[in-house]
Amino acid sequence: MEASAHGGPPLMRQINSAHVLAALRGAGPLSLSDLATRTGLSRPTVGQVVEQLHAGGLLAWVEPGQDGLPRSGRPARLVRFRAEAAHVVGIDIGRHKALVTVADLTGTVVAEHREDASGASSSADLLAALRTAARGALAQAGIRRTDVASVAAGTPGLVDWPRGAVMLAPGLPGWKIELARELRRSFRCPVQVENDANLAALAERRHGLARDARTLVFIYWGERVGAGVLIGDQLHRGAANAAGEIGFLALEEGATAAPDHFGRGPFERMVGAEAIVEAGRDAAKRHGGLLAGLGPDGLDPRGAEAVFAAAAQGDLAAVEAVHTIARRFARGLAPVLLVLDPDLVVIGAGVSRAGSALLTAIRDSVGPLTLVPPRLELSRLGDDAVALGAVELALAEAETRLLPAPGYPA
Amino acid sequence: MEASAHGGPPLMRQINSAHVLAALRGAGPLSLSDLATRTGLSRPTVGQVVEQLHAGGLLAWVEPGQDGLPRSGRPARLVRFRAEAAHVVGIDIGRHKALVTVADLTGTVVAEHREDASGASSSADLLAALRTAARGALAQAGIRRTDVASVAAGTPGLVDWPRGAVMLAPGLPGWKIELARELRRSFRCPVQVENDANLAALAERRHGLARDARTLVFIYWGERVGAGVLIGDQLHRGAANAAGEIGFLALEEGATAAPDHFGRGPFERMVGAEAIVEAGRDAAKRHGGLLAGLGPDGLDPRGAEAVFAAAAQGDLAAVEAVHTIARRFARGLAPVLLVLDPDLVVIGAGVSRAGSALLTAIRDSVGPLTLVPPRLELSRLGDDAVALGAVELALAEAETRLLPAPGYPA
DNA sequence: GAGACATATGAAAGGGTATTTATTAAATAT
DNA sequence: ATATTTAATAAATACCCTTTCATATGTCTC
Repeated sequence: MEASAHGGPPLMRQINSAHVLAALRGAGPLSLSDLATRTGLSRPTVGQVVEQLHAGGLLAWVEPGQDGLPRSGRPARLVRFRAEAAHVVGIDIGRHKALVTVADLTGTVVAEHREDASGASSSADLLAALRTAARGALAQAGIRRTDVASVAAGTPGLVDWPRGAVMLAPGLPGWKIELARELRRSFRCPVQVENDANLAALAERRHGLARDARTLVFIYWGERVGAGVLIGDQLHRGAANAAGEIGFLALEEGATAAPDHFGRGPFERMVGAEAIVEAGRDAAKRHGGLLAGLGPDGLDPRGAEAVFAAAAQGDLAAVEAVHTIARRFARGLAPVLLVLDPDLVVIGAGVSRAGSALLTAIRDSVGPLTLVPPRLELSRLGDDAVALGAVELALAEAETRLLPAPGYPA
Repeated sequence: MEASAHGGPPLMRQINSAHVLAALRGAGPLSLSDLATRTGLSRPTVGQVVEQLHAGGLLAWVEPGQDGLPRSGRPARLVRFRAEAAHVVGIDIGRHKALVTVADLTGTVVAEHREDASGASSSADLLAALRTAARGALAQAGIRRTDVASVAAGTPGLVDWPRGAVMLAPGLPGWKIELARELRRSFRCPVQVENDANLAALAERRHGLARDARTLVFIYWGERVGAGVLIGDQLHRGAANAAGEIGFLALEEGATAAPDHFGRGPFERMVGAEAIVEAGRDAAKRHGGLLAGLGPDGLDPRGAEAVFAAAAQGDLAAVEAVHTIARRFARGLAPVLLVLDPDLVVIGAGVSRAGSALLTAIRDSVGPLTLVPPRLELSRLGDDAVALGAVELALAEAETRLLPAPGYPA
């Protein structure tokens, strides 16, 4: 007895409820007549659906109020989506921090708590920071843990979705844990764990420039490099949840994908934050300039920012370094473009603060390597991308359960 | 007024009709009770649906006949899908041939006509061969052009889907035409034109080893090299219908994607049929052996077959050539695997006859270049893959129109 | 300020679908 | 020949959507 798509008239009601809900969540408060024209349903039907959803707590009546143009005729009752009917939690847990975001059912962030974890040396430390951040965010939002409808978390590394175990997380020592199980001990609701680049792609689709892109590639470019692939409205995870792992591209003849001691792949070693600093230092040796003092503490991602900042000021060495990095990056980006032909490529994480100089350099370098020049942009979501994407994933999960299930009450 | 998914009870009927039809097309003749249990619908509902579909000509009653085990109880009436209710046409048009396939609504091929076009020097010649092949196939199938429900054609090059114009077809001089418009002059039904590698991927999903693969990459490997990407049940075409154009991968440092005088990309020049012959000739120069007499007429794809055949016999030079080609191919395959992480990669077209030696050599070479070893197979569909895929595409289109549309008769 | 107009709401009727339950029909097994 | 088993038919019930008509409640005009 599968819960297939067939069924009686109640299925009809569920479909139409979803339509009404979608129309209402997109726009602000609407009258029943507005809803009728927007959904294509008849007014009586909309009335019934709204009544049902109202009883379920998903809708609320709102006083007309003189909020708009005074129309003639009997004023309509307005109904709005009760975004506060439930909340979801989006988590971004990385090497240095734990970020917990609480959002309502429209995806609006209502609370956020960032916990620094640069001192963490074990997964237990990291989990402790996560718990602190979660407590803080929930308190700020004024809700209890049991009120959370769905949770999603983003983490670096390969994740066994949907099980939620971190299979391979180079860079985080001891982070090979059953993260989902840990989270389920705190939350009494569905928990998902995903690769961070994938989640950032989701966020970009919702908040960023990718709203009308059918195929979107988000490239997480910081210390590590990875890609999230979004096709239609669906994340492309691949057979082993390893899709988009371009950090392990081995472009040089004779190179292999084997990770180094820090767990980084060959492409990450070529264009990651450390490589950017290295390129800057290298160019400064020849040309001098602002980057001459760039010390060996280049592991700090802010070192890369210094290179981009100097390039923006016209420093010769820095400009050369940026071009070197852009050329290398283009060689890894080109295969992605040829294989997927995406509508848009968004570059995020640390390097997203690089500015337009890097972007144009990449465009120049990648142009001759592809058939059609791609749309290429820098993310504007900053450090929140992963957590916002986690909210999106949790939201999508919650929505599948919020609609009243079809079936005869008898 | 969009023809959205909402609607009244008639939509319900359409959904359930589709379920009944699917169940019936998958298995042989079934009784109404069988259909009820398989679809989860009630028997009376199935009765109504079947009656309606029968009136539409899509179903036929079949005499019980002593075809099975004698069951007790009243014998059930059996109903079957009328595959002969309509026919679709799948076309493979390439540089040297025109292949037209006629299939019924289950996708079973009922006629096939291959027209040699090695002497064709213009698009007019090629179209003439196509028309001859089409006439022959339709005559063999015993149907008229006006009886065809849907047509799909596969061609090399970039295709502007869904418009059906060939935008860029290096290798076929003068083939930059509005192929779909040409075909529409012959057929009074929907016509689709697609990239040949994409269609071969569809065929592999239906007939080949990929039936349970969620993500499938078909690699067309002959004189030209291209990939078709199938995700879920959907072709991934990309923003400019340029997805999978891996023939233009520029792997060497300093190389560009620019096509040569024959319109071939850099990766095609490295591993295409001609490169295989070249590698064989090169190795024979050093080692001698069976390939010593390999003349300069290496443009013939059968030259590549000679290399593989010699390698199968243990010829030293040929084995070395195969390994050289496998190493090069692996370098282009690895990015595809890292980006998409497919369940299965199928290698088709000319090289699919290479045998297992090439396959294991590729596996060995690509292993160190990826994170998870891929499933890699040779196609077993031979020359029919593209035409069979075209049938699949035409079928999918036809099916959307065969179901009785919902809506009140009033 | 009273009436006309415009829009929203509500109730009732009509048609379409699906399910459950009961009844009848047609085979085989005892 | 009767019982059993399974299939088809029919009736009853419930749900859903739409159309149509009547009613309510504002604004605008005179």
